[in-house]
Amino acid sequence: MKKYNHRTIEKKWQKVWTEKNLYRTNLKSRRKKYYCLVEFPYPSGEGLHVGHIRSYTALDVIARKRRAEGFEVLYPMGWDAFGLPTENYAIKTGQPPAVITKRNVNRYRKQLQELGFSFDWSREINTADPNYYGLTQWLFLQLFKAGLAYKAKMPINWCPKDKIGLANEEVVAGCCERCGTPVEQREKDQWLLAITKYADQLDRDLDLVDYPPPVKIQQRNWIGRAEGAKVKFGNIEVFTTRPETIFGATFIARHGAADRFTGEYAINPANQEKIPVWEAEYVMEGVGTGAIMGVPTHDERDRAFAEKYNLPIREAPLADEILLKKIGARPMTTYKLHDWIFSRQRYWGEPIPLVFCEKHNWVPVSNKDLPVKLPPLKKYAPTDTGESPLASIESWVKTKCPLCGGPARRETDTMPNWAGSSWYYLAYLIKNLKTNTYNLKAKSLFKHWLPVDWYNGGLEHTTLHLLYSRFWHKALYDLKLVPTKEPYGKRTSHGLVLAANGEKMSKSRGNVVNPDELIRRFGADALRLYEMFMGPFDQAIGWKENGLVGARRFLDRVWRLAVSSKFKVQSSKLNSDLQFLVQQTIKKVTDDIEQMKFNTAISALMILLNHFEKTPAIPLAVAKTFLKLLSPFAPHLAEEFWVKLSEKKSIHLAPWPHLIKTEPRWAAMVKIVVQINGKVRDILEAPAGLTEEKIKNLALGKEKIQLWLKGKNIQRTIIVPNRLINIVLDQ
RNA sequence: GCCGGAGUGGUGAAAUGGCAGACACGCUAGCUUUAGGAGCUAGUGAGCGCAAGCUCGUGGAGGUUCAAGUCCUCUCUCCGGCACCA
Repeated sequence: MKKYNHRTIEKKWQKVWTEKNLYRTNLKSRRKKYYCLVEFPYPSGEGLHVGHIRSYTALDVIARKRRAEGFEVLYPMGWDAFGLPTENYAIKTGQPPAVITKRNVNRYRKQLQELGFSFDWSREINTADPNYYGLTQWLFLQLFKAGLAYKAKMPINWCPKDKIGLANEEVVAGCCERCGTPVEQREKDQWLLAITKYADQLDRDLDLVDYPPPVKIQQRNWIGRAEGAKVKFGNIEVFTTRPETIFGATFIARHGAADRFTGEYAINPANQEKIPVWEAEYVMEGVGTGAIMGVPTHDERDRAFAEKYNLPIREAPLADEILLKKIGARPMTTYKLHDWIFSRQRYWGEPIPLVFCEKHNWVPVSNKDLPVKLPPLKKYAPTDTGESPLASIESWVKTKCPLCGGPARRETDTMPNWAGSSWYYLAYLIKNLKTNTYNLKAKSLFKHWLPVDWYNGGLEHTTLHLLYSRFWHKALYDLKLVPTKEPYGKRTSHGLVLAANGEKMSKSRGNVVNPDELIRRFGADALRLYEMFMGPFDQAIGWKENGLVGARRFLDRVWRLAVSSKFKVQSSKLNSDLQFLVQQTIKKVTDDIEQMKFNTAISALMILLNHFEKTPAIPLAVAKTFLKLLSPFAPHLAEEFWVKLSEKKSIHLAPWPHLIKTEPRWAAMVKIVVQINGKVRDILEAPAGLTEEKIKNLALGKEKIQLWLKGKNIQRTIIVPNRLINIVLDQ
């Protein structure tokens, strides 16, 4: 072959890998396990985004490295298939959401397979599959039975033009995302999940996991733990984080639609002073005890309020612990976190598996009737009442109470799109999602495979999916359904891939990059390589096609080198410079992959290739090392040449290269920087490990240095062995 | 306002307190009959200089240090998150 034909190579190896089940995980393997997870995509009509590829390639690199290190690796993929765009498309076209989803999933799967990811496709899941959502419903019922799901009147976002209830995500700047009409609030009975019961654990257990500090901070801020005290001012109880400022309290305030004096007074227990009770806009409902003590000298908002309404402002001594105890101040902790509204008045989601019976109130559907399947519809548009379209199918709504057999009506709301993704990392471990597995028989596998070792996903999910699934997991832990307190041991995040001008890629802006076309023109290996090389992994970055051209150029050069005669040399004699560089490269690539510094790992491979091109012969062992280090990034091309080096097994089954541990003779010479007053004046080449005295003599012996020293006195010299000497002169 | 993160060439960026700009992209010049978005060689932070070389240079102002992109203080700008949470 004369030219690097990526299409032939990539197709060929993808077929071979699939036929040989190369990436099939043996969940019962005795080897050490490693569970790599990436956020599974929502199969939208737009197809795969180059941002998905960034995340999936990164963990593909990690997964491949772990396999080479001897781990049994699970790297699964699936579809987060319930969601609004699909439903909206169904409303517009009349096509059933299930049909649309199937088409989109097929497209996504094909795209992912063409990228050569090492997913175990035998474990593919789909949250909209009845077998899957049957378990989602069953798990919901476990939460319900544990008292974690309840119904309450809550405001929903209502678009008066579309006559439709909107999810928070669909409200943009107070207006309907679809038509731009200002959104109204309507009261509706909604299911809520009591995530606040886990607020404390969700905060505290962040200490148990390896998340990037900003992610932990953002979750902690969202949970908003605040420690303080509640104190009784007569029959009004206030919450404060600064109880010691109680002598400065000159009024009491609770929430009101407008600022006004209530006419009531309360007694400050610290000094028996009679102080007025106000209603104030700035006091929030449902926080703490619902009332605050106004201390104008210690709180800016209290001060502003006092100034506005001519309330007293006075400095006062701080109260001590003993006094606070005496007046009955009791410790209290509050959280900003609210319970999770879990109802959606929508069709394309998991039906909430509860029925309402006059005698028994809300009753869970029995296991044998799970899953509660979504009934087929003619029209997917919501009804005039703002209820789910399911409410319009009277024959479906009418049912019997599982307890008494009396007449009952089904809940017609569905679950939010966060439901299926709250437990999907467990689903990959369940062999068969059929309806008879509702006892979660996979427990022994859970014990072996949990927690997920490394989970990569978007920062935008920090306070949504990531928090929700931690909550579900903790609830399931308390129900003894999972063996660990936390679902994910390590979490990392990729930066967004933006359009070239730094804008977000979107269909409406028309700046979306199509991966299919890129794979066709440049190849999957080049695309993968570029996405890893484009910049620091955790940083947002603009798409530059020229960068992709550069990645392709690198692979072209690998190709030319590998088909040249100098790649096949069976030499036992190693050039010491080359050997040194190879060792350096192994170290750099190995370390950098662990830290997700893929850009510098690849640059190390580029440096090695540059060196190869200037080297007359590349020994077989070095060639193999190079291909192995390249293989996580460009799996197809690496495999192609691995086989040409008469290897019988796949490169992806070969062990990771190791460093030579003995003191290398090829590192005998080092470059030592010679500075004068901190400025570089010369560079010495010297044997490694010289004494300070010898380095100094060598430096002082250099002509250039002597010129600088003329007529000056050496005040001191600083020597860093093998690196640097700084000669400090009198001024 | 509060909480995070980031400011380095024309661009993406590198740099355990120890040679700032590795590795790429782009550009310039040259070579190569060069069907291609090709390849090879050299150059490419700014200023001065024929050159050797010198000076300046990591948003800004100070500081610590023999030595600062890196540590400390203050400050400006941009990006992300939160929104009166007592």
